[in-house]
Amino acid sequence: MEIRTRFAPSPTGYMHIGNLRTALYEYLIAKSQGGKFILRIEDTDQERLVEGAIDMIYNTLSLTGLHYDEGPDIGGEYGPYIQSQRMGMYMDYAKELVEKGKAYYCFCSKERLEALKNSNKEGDAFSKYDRHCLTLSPEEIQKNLDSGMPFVIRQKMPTEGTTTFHDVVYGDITVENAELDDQILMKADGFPTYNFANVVDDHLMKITHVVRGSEYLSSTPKYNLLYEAFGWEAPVYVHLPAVMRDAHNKLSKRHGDKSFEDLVKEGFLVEAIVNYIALLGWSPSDNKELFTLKELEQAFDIQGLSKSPSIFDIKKLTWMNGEYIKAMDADRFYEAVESRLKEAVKNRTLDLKKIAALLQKRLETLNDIPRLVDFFDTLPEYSTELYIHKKMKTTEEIALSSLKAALPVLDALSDWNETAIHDTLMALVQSLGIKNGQLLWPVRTALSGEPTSPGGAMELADILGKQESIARIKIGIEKLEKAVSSL
RNA sequence: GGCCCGUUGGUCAAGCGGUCAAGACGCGGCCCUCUCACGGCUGAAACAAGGGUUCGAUUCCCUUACGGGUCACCA
Repeated sequence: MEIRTRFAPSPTGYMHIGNLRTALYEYLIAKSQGGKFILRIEDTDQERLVEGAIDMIYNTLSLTGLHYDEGPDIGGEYGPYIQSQRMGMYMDYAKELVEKGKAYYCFCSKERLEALKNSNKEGDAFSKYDRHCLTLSPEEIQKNLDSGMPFVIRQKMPTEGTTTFHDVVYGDITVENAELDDQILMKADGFPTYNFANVVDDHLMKITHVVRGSEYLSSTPKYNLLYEAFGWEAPVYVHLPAVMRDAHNKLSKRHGDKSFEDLVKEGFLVEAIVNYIALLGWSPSDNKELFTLKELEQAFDIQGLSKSPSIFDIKKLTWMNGEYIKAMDADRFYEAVESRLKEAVKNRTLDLKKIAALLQKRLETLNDIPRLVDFFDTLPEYSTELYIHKKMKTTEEIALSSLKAALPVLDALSDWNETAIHDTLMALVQSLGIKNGQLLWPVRTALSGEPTSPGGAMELADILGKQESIARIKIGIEKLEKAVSSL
């Protein structure tokens, strides 16, 4: 049997990390078995509709490579794939259940229901519908219907026995039927509730594996009873533990947690995000951590799903993002970084590709770029303390004499390239009889004006060019002369 | 509160009756090195508690604690 899974988001305006992970797992469960992945938009709550939200869903799935086989924009055999376009059919299914004695009309007012709830004993939040309308005679029902009285249709739960269902990650779960409320299937406005539409649609779309968050675990017995009432085969259930912000709270946009779009904006690579969230709640049989989507499709196994919630760790994502950056080939990296680099470095005489090359091993997110390359455009104001480095065995005096020695030999260099600079400076070290660092550290410092820089003296000199390098070394000498003489 | 679920280092996690309880991130140290980074090596760090079952429990069962979920004419 072909596996069919579906991603059924409500269009709320952005992609939660948790939702994206659910979509990923749904995709992987299907694709790892050669099955189909379907997109269905659940927009029955008209009040919560957000402009452009559906496009955001398409966009995210396309960006992440989670290509669906059927969906609103590409069609398919079991459409329509937007729930609001399927509204006609649910009432008929609900009536079928009424005829089978598995559901019944209810004319209770919201006020009565409210009163019912409030009549509960102190501290007992649980209230079941009291089945006031279950005993209505067919004549009464017809009379109410004819008079246009608003009604809902409720599922009739068994009062005895238990219901057991199997979940792939949580195992067998059994509940007392007496615990189950006669939930509403059709609302007074004629729309189905989510619970009902979901079951009907999943069946009609031949979904074999229902994959969703563990918050649905407690309503699953009701779903199962619905399938039974219709005489339909229940799907395989796969409930997923939540993705948390900390030990107590789920990840939520409301609390400032980042959505998928936010992470991309902050310089995280789409591939890295997908890779990271795949590992939040799932682990492969070996120790592998770095996976392309294609590799995940190969490696994914439902057995690796975990039961307990996982906390989203931006530090590990950051590390993984760095791994992806380092693994890119130079051209692709430059492409990915070019626009940000041009924004950060305005001086067009500088070779951005060389700067990019220095950056690639040092970046964790693309947003680190400006901070790392600022000094190329303008030498920052800096203190001569920077020249003092214990491990390099430099003091301000040594730095001064090194810079003074370096100035004429560099100035005499006609062919300005990294190799030439390297050979010249190393020859100078030799003739001076000092340590490498005693010359190179001061030069690097003078060129960057920063305590750290991507690349060392030779690389920076090469990129900055002769004129600018010489100028910066002169500034260094001036600063140091002032500092040394005031000692 | 009822019901359901969960609990291995700070975090992600392997483990599925016998292990010195993996690995990764992060953190510390060392090496490499003209800084930083990369890379390499290395260290600290965990089975929530108590009862059973068993020759033997992280692993199976029960209880407790702590967390989470759910109890809508929302999804």
